[in-house]
Amino acid sequence: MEKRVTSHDVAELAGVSRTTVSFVFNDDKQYFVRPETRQKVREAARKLSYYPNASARALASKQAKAIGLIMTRDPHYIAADNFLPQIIGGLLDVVKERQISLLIEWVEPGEQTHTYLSLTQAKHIDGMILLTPRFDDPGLKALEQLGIPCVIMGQVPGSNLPFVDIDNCAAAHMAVNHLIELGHTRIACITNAQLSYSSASQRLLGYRQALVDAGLDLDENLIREADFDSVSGYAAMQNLLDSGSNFSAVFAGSDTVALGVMAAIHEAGLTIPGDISIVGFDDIPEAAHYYPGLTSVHVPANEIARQSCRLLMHLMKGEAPEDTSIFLPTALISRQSTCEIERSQKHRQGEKLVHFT
Amino acid sequence: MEKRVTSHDVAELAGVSRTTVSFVFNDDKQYFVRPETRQKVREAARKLSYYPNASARALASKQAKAIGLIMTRDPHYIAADNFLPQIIGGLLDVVKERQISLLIEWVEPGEQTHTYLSLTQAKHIDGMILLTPRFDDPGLKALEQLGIPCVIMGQVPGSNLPFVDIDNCAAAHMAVNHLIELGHTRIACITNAQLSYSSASQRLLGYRQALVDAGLDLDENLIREADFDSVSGYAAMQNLLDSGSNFSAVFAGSDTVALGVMAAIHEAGLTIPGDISIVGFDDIPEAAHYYPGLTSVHVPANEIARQSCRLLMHLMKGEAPEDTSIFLPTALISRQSTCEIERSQKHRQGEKLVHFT
DNA sequence: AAGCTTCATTAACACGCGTTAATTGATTCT
DNA sequence: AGAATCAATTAACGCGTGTTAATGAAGCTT
Repeated sequence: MEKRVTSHDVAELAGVSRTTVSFVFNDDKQYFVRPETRQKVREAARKLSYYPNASARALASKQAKAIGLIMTRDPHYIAADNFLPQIIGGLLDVVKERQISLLIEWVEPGEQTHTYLSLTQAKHIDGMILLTPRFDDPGLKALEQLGIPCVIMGQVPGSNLPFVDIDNCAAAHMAVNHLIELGHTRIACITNAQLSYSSASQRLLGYRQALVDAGLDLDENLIREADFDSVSGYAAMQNLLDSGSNFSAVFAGSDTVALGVMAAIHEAGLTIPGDISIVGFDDIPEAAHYYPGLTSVHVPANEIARQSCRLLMHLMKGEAPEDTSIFLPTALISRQSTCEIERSQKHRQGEKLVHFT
Repeated sequence: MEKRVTSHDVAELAGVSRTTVSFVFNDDKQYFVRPETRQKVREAARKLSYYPNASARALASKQAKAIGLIMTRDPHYIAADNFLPQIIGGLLDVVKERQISLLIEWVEPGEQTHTYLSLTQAKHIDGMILLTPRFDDPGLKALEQLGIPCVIMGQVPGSNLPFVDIDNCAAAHMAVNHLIELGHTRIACITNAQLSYSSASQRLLGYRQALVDAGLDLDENLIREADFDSVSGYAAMQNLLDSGSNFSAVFAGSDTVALGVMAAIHEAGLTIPGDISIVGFDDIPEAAHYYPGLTSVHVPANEIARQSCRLLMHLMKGEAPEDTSIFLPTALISRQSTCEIERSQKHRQGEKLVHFT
């Protein structure tokens, strides 16, 4: 094990003190180092290929220069999350330019409080971004009380922690309303996840409100829960089709789930949108290339990540930003998976509806 | 800013020395602490909610207890990588159980050497996993020379660094051969990325060899380069279709690219596999639900991640494992996107082929 | 009772850096 | 010329922990 190069070595070679080296490397405007001295130090550092030790620096400065992205899902579901790459991409963008590192952590259910505290109190990280925590996350109160810099991607009702999110309910409302405007009256819903995830329950709420606002029946038999991946969407749709319920459109809580839903529809010998229209949610990059092109609610994933990150940095500096809860806009992207309900189908549905009135 | 709880505080409350506290928390078998003392310390720590400071620990022990996942792609492409979640899921699995943190870093082209060295020399991390570096990565030699613990996911010809990968060439050969066995003779290839990424060039090589081994013509006009995302696959396929070249099957370098390819085929009014058969690569979880179900080469992404991680941990312990280059098996998963070439098409192709012989 | 061994604990130093207050040297002011 | 100002640098302390060598305490042998 060869000896490590320390700031002491650099100082010696440059003929200055260790303090000066430190000043140069943190280029603090408050302290004045002569340009030529600065130059000498820089050169010595380069010659020795000196890299300031991160741990020592963190220890002395009490700043880890790192933030954490914390996920509360099983690795199994993480692996199925097509949203994640966009999030990470956005975070890396911001973090990189500020010379901060990004830590990724997965917390086991039941371990939230411990994990959150050990990460921040141990100063592994200066702040954290919580990716879609669940309703019942017990660690959130602890974070709130201790005033730990923290931003939630998503929302948790009852928590006052800063967050960045879209208006899931309104966006779902818009998506379902699109189907209604196309003439659909019997619309099914497959959630994106269990309802303990707030995004899932909010989107379901938007679905319900859209139907109610349009004066349509709310048939609980047309609702199924999926579980993040397309396999669960596929299963949910199969179950729904097997149930013999009557519907001409589906609102899926995520594009990944929608993909499974579409596969089940195809497999049943039905066509999209001829027999069944479908709207997804997220508008992941692949949605446009699904078959047929998936109408979806565009969620600015990259922007959510960037804004979360920026907000977190403000909090870490101790600044209390004016807006501690940020809502980002969504938009409905209409593609080929939705169309006006066909006359024939309307008719068929009309007949069926007799059973329900 | 409230005072931090240190091991000193715990020692005081427990009525022991700081050293003893340290022994308890690292439960080192070498040192014997009486069970009752141990108990006292644990309780005191709990009462004060003590969390050992990570930086101080890293500084003193010279171990960061962290590894890094380093990516050499632009955030833009990272966002399009449906493979990434599986990789991260696998890594998290392994690091979690060993109490190690996972750092994610993106390195700018040209900054490789600097980034690699600053991350490891600064002891931000103890070791690193390089995700699909490029051929010409100049930082690899530095890593090799300095003996920094490091595992490559993928392969870089000319580098002796340990790696975990699949046999891309053989797998591609298998995929293309599947098409050949189905009777296809004019097979196009759309790579998964630029050829400076070794996986792309190796898969292309496998494609070429399969054709040659079968005694088929190698038409360079049937090869296009895509660039990670489905958009690039779509564009490449459009370009290929516009060129008027004749082919009855496509080998796509990744499933994500394949999705774009399929979209272009559908848009051209052709059917899959009726008019064109297609094979993908990676077998991401969604591939089964694409329309039609995508025949693909299954890559054990999760296992690649886990093995890389384990290998890295061995290297970090200074152990030199017997196998420093691990190849994992692949398998062709046959779905609905491939079928025997139709008689009519064979005929048509036969006619066309006259032009080429 | 003195010496030896084993077990449990501790004092003291090291890790590499940030930061404050103090020091030096040069310059300007009275 | 001496005092006062300012720019540039440094000595010295602290951050919270790991770890080694040393210290006690207790049991055993002779």
